[in-house]
Amino acid sequence: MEHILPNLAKGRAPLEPEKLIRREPLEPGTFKRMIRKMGLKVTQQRLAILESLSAGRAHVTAQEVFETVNARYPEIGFATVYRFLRKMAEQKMVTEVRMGGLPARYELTPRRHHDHLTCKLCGQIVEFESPQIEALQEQVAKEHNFRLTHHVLELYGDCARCRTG
Amino acid sequence: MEHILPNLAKGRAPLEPEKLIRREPLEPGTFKRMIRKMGLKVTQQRLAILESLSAGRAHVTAQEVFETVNARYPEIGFATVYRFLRKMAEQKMVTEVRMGGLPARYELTPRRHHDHLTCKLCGQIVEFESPQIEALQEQVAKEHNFRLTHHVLELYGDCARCRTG
DNA sequence: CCCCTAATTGACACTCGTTCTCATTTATGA
DNA sequence: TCATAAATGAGAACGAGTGTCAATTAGGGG
Ligand SMILES: [Mn+2]
Ligand SMILES: [Mn+2]
Ligand SMILES: [Zn+2]
Ligand SMILES: [Zn+2]
Repeated sequence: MEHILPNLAKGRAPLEPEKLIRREPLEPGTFKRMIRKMGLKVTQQRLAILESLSAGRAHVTAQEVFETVNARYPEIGFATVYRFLRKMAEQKMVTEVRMGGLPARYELTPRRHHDHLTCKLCGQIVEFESPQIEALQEQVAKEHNFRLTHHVLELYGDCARCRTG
Repeated sequence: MEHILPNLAKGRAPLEPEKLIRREPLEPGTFKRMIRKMGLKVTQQRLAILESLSAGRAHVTAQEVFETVNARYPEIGFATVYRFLRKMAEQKMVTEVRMGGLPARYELTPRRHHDHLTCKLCGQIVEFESPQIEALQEQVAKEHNFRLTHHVLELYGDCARCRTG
């Protein structure tokens, strides 16, 4: 039984596409507003990147965004994708998710914070919220006189289907 | 006030060396036993790497290990350090700690599991244990029918000293 | 609506951490 | 002692991400 994570790193498709998390696509017009809110100019490239982030699966790599956008917009450069993703991450408009040494994955920052539970075998990502864990994190920080700014919590394991199948 | 993490990535020395976490050095002879337990051959290089990991500060990069070992053992190669660290990480003899996109840091796996609270400003790393958080993580995994194998929990913030001046 | 200008873009060279390759050396158990 | 598989060192290669720079473009002021 082979672990998928190293394969994902090499760009191979994940095994269970029907299980990939997707989001409701936003109505167009939202994108222009988002870009303007960041104090940036509205370009076709940026609109295409946002559209791709909004419509497709969550947790995509910069490469995947580039390929999606490139399909409809062949002259876009990948530096543009990286630059815009970085800028949006700085402004917390998108959230960077890193699993080990793998390429960063991005998702449009959801209204409610969540963390991730990832199956090492099939790559499936489950999102979860745990106010209790969040509260305990704050408590740990307070005990050490830190002002907490952010955290990374990633759980890894084997999902039910992979274990039994 | 400049953030140190990007600087650490470029090899600049951390600001508060007196605060770096160090461990008790192990008595020699332990190392040979550790290597044999992993089913590997005992070589001078591996002994030197283990000695460096055991004696110096915790949470070192492969680069730092290489430089330390290289000082006493100039003909050692880079690849040897990476290879051995990787093998030890696979066997959980060392633990890999990754902060964002920065180079991986390694520490000899301590008897008791802990997680990390890092100051974004001075790079100080505080280790903490929270059985409560660990238990809640298990519970989350169980709710989603995952068998938990490991997790990454890194807290980031500003330490008291950095905030006040 | 048209300019002007700063912002943005695309191509591609580059960095940097890490891994791979392969010819040579070495540890170890028979 | 020997045979052999494991380990090593040098350096090439890799892959994600960033920098450079000349060309293009968005969009506010006229
Ligand atoms: Mn998510
Ligand atoms: Mn530690
Ligand atoms: Zn699975
Ligand atoms: Zn600090």
